Amino acid sequence: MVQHSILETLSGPLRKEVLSSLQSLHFEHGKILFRAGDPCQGLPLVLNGTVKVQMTGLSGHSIVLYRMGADDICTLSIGCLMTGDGFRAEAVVEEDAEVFMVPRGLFDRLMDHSADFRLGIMDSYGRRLNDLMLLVEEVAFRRMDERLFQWLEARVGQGIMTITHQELAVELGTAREVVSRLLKEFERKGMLRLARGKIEFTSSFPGKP
Amino acid sequence: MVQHSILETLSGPLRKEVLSSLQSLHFEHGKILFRAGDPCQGLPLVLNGTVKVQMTGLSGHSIVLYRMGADDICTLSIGCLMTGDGFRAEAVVEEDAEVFMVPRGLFDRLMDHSADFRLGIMDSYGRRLNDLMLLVEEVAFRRMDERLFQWLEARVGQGIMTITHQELAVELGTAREVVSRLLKEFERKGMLRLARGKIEFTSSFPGKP
DNA sequence: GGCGGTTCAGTGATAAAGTCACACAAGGCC
DNA sequence: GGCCTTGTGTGACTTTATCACTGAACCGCC
Repeated sequence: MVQHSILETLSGPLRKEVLSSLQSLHFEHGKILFRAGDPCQGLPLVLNGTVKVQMTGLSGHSIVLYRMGADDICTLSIGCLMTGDGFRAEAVVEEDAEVFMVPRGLFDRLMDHSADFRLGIMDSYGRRLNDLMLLVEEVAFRRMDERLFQWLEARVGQGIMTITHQELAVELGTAREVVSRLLKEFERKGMLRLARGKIEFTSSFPGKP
Repeated sequence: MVQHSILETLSGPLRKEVLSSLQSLHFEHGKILFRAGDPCQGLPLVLNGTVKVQMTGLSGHSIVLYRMGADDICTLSIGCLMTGDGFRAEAVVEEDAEVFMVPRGLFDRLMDHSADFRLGIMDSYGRRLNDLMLLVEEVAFRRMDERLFQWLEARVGQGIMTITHQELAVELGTAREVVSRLLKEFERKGMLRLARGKIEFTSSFPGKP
């Protein structure tokens, strides 16, 4: 069973070789895949779970740049793999993840042998670039209350969320106090109820089932 | 004479073929290489001059994402070239530029034939990703007066600069009024003198020759 | 040269967001 | 219960963004 769609771009024998030479690594919630400054060990192919990539400024504040999920490629690693430079960001496992680590030599061979593999890599790069461009625009120009609202809206789910204000602040790249005050404002408007480490959405929260 | 270093990664015959099939296009100052929404015509290789890439938010505000100079590759185009999606950003020529436009088919062949060409493309992608990550961090966490100061510092040059406050605001992704007030403050401190469309650095501006 | 239109810059008032300092509450653990 | 850690609330103040103007500098034209 092929476990990552980019491997389906490979010819039969090559795919077989890859699958037999790689074993999937398991990472648990909270585990750090790589930190800022780490050298790159290989190209991670995410089979399942989710991993967030975030960076920390000189000020000590952090911001989440993007997330990877099933079938994603950690494109950021390719640059480091090529140049040998260390990572600028760090990757933290959110939901337990399984990952194939493709070493440099094998990566070069795959790029050499399969046009479709190359296409998959380019596609992933393009998407990441787009994500980051949109993030720049969001951080530079959008209001924090809207951004917080939309972040929550996209994750309303079952109506209760377990997250701290500090974690939300890192998601949006702002300060904890700002998140606290905005959430309090939302609570005053009756959109949600706050409790320590939890947010409960009321039926008046748009998007709540 | 080979005019872009990435073409040096190609074998003799292939390089010769590329050089004979491509002719360099000339773009003058102010010319738009592409706009948001445009489909991608090919991969631009910048031979000389400078081109800035910027995007405009829903609010109508713009921010410069990065610049390209001699020997740069417009990596952003690759994604659009592959997926057929339109650009999210626009590219504006600053100093008159000459550009090779590599069409999709030829790009695929070059990727196929040369490992070093692939390396050059990947390297360019990696750098762009890094640039954008740093920009996110800067926009999210750094103070505007520092950012403006550093932008100026990096371009002190001959001591006089021709730029409007509005253009500076787009460079930094902020509002014109903010730039005006900060510059006025710098002037009060004696670091520079302001005139319509010009900034003159005094000898007390750090970095001035 | 004077006139009218356009582009740039300056500024006050106000709102949003970030910073600093600290109080206090909830929960875990002896 | 008492103690410690972590998470939240809030006041005071600074920085940045937004809105609404004013007026100055420059351009082209007669």
